[in-house]
Amino acid sequence: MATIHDVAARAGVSAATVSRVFAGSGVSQDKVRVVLAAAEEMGYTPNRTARALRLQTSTVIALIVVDIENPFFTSLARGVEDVTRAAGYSLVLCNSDDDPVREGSYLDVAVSERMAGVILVPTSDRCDLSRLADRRTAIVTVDRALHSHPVDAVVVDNVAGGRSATARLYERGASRVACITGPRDADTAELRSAGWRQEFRRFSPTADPDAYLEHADYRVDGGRAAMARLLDAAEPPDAVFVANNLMAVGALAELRSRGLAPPSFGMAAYGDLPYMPLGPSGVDVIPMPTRLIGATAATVLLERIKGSADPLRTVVLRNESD
Amino acid sequence: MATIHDVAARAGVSAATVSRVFAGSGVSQDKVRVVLAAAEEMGYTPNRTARALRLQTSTVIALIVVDIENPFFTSLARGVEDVTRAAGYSLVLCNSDDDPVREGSYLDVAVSERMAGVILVPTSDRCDLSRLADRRTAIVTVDRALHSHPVDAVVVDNVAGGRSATARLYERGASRVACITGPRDADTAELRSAGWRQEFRRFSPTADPDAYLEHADYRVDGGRAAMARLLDAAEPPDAVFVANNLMAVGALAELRSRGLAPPSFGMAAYGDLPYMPLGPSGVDVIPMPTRLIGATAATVLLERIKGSADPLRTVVLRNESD
DNA sequence: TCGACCCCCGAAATCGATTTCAGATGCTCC
DNA sequence: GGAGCATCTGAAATCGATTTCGGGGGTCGA
Repeated sequence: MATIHDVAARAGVSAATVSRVFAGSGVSQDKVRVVLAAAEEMGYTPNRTARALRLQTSTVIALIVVDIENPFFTSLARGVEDVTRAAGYSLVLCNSDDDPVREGSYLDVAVSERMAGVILVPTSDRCDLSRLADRRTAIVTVDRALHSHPVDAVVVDNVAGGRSATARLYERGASRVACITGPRDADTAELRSAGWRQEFRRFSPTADPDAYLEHADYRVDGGRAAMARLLDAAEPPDAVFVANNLMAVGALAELRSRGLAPPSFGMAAYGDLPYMPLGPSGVDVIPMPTRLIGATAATVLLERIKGSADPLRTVVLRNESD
Repeated sequence: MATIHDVAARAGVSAATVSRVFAGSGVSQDKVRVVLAAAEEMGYTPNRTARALRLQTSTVIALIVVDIENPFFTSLARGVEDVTRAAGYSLVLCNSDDDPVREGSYLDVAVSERMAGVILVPTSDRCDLSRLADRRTAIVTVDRALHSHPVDAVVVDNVAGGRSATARLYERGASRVACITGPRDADTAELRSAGWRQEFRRFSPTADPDAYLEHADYRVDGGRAAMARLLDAAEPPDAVFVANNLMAVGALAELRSRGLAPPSFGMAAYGDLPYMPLGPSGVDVIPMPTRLIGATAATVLLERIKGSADPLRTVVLRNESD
């Protein structure tokens, strides 16, 4: 591999001049030409590792999601990659599986590689960002906000989404709308069920909300089990708001296995169900602007990397159908 | 950030000794203890950039897929990431969108970053790997093999899969099975349709295969349009083998829009349809061991990175249901 | 003609780790 | 006690780019 010194020797100039040619400043036209010609002939590609060492920062960004196989995160990742690639950055993909230990080791790698920034779906509110902060590495959280450590965040209006999904089910004639939400320590789960609770109180004032609220784990099987518990109750609901896409898939499977199905049994889901073209399912969907969330997070991150000192901000995107 | 010299100073040894402690060789117990203590106190994290520069190789691997939003590649990526993470490598995600230019610029970055290896879904047979080869960067192709430039590859038996899917449709009573395959320059498209052709000749000896073969672009809309063309023909088929998952989604949508649907109109698809639990669709699926393909490719790549000089190999995985 | 100034350019230091080479130390065995 | 050997340690070179600092040469105005 040709180095900057090889090119310099061939062009009859110093390495400093070659470096300046590529940085684009303060070199006479003559030398620019001869250097570019030499670089071309030798197939010179600057060594980004050396550059990163000298500059103390690389052009690599980490994206830490729960699981890339969840279509929500897939689409998010695509939005992030589109923006970072256009800006000349590489994207490192990390699956935390919601495990704080895994998340921590990915964060360590980000520090160790001197990455320029991190886009993070935090596993919990108490994830340790001190190492990143020491190095002033740019951080943006997505989907979930982080209260313990103030950073930029890009989220959706979960309460509004939960409210509108629930209201829609009541408007379509449901008399009692249950809710399947995520784990107690996930703030999205709490917010979405809070939105549901507001509408439930309004439309079913005599019923006890807690009897119609199930917590599950944001996964298919959890959604299915929660749906089963709701249906087995003494006074089962006639509609359900499910707080994420995977649990909705599970809930739908449970309903179908019992001969129930939307729209006769009402169902609304937070986030697109994957590949709905496969069949009109009668499920009311609160679509999330997933690619946009990713692209926005990447844009905010890149601004921080460029040195923006604006105050921290939380970007709240509206769900497309609110 | 503490450097190796800071730790050395604190421990009262030289940087060389600290380096050896972490490399794990030839240091007395006393010094090992004092060095580890010092490193711990100072929160020392080795700088991977410096390490990569010195060693002329990093612990980063590039994964270049067509589009991470296609569930086939998503699952593949997950398989790759599981294996590379366990081995201490980071994974850079690249979407080529089947564009050779994009692919080329990702390959340039891989060289420029001195990445340890590349796992590639090649956009075409004439993609330029010479730069990688110059640096002896390890390469494995997945899904599609590369004939122009011999490298390790992990693929599935596309002909067998096409054959078994087609045969199954005939066995279920279809009298004429059409085929929607991918672009002409994709070898998977040719192989899968070749499998279909064999069975078509056997079961429909009097019909012209070319009248029942459609080429599309491996995308949803292309599949839908191809299905429409088949149905609008003078003698439409009564079943169809679709060569990838996205086109199957499109074809299914077209069928449903015309009041047709599996299983009365037979359909078999190569590769899992995403989230089939959403409903029994009557589609015959040739499941692909997607995660395993990714994991296998990663394993082969890691062996090459470690220096294996075994002859090149093409791993052919069987489809799960063959 | 001389100073002031600007523009180009190269030598050398720098980033933080690894590794070679050579020196120091301690041990065994005659 | 001393030769021979193994073990441990540190100084210094190295990887390839960037950037500071200063020198050389040209222009301009007085």
